Amino acid sequence: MRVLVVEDAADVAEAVAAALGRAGYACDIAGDLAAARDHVGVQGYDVVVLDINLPDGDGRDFLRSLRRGGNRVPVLMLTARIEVSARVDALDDGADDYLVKPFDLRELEARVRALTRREAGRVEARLRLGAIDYDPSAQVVRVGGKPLPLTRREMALLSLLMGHPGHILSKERLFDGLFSFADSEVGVNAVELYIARLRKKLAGSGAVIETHRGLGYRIAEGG
Amino acid sequence: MRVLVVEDAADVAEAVAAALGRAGYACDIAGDLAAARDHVGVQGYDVVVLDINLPDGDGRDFLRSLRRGGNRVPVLMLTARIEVSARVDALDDGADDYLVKPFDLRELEARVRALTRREAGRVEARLRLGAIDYDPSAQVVRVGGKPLPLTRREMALLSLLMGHPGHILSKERLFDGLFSFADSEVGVNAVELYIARLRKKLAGSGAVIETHRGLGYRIAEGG
DNA sequence: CGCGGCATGACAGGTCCATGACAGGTCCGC
DNA sequence: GCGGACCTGTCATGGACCTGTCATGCCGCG
Repeated sequence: MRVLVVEDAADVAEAVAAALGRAGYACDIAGDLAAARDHVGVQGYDVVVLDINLPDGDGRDFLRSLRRGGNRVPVLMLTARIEVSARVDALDDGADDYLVKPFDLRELEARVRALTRREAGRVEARLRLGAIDYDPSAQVVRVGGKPLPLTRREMALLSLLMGHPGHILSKERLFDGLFSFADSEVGVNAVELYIARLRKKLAGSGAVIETHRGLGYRIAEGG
Repeated sequence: MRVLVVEDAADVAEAVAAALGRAGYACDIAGDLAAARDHVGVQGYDVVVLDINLPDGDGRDFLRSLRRGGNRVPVLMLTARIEVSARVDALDDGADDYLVKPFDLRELEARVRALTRREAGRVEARLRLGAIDYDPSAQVVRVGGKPLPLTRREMALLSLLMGHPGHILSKERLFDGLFSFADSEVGVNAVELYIARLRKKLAGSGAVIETHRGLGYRIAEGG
């Protein structure tokens, strides 16, 4: 899962990216609208966290231009407390949710999670497959009720796979969901590595990660 | 647990902060509404103790603007005896409890404790896990019935962990609950230190503090 | 049987964490 | 106020674990 954070206050942006990073999201940061446009043009995102006040314009303009361009990526607006009326506008302009600054990082995390969930058409917070039970909010994976220790990357990879059960996800797609621009020098081989590690840990879980040569990977039931 | 004390009489504010500090709360003090707004903007609180008469406005206005902004932090209002009618208003405005000045510090402490407990959805005053029995009001921890001497910080940390059983609490979250702005220069490493000390004292208590690399800590039974 | 894509063990570097030793401060009794 | 016990937080060191690269060998498909 990949998130773009558009926020000019560097400390806030970093804090948000760090929190989402802990939650397994790959985060890019854009400090102004120009950078945001560049990012969105090059990379697909699962969620955009968008501040309203930016040095080179209004976040709502960016949002409107996104929507006009047909981009339906879920957008979470950040509004200052004073901008009460702006919130309504934001929703009218196509934002999917908003959060009033200052906000609690846990709440932001929860809302981003809700947006990605809604996008996937799910209502249930937990994901299940075979004996695997994955709780994104608690960052816990259980196999047959027993917690399975996974590292952050392993968890992120599992989350991507389980979020599209039965679908084949290309290696590039997985790569984009796992690594942000900040991890620029990472090789594509890293995905294969984590697939291997995840397979080892998921042995005997009632689910397998199938390889589809030249296409990608797919998680499915069956031991 | 973190508390914001909004009160312009410095001596009262200090007394309140000292009392709550002894009880293991990390306390910040705001002398007026402007300072209170700044604090709430930067830091999440578990409880706000709010005086009505402040040099730059009415505490109830602050409370209303908090609620309008979606902030549901439990608020304990402090009212002078004369402001009888104001109390009703306060509750209408979204306060969770009120206390008439002058008040006994122990009563304030008890009410703050009640608010944090209610927030956590607990009814029972005591917390238990394994052989650990923690009584916040008495500030006593027993292991298998035998009192276990803990320092203030150790107790505060245990309280945070036991207040969210099964959940992983990030180091930053624990840090925010342990230290107030007055302890500004404290390093994040201090949390690790107290985790180590607490672990040592809790050895053989039927509970363990697990480390979740990059995520935080979690208390659980077993061990 | 040859090739490209994939799997996987081994390794190096880095990050995060654990913990002992120490110094300053606080609190308390005297 | 004085001394000592204890609490507090810093630092530094060592260790555990995570991460990604490399190299080697496998597999499947032509």
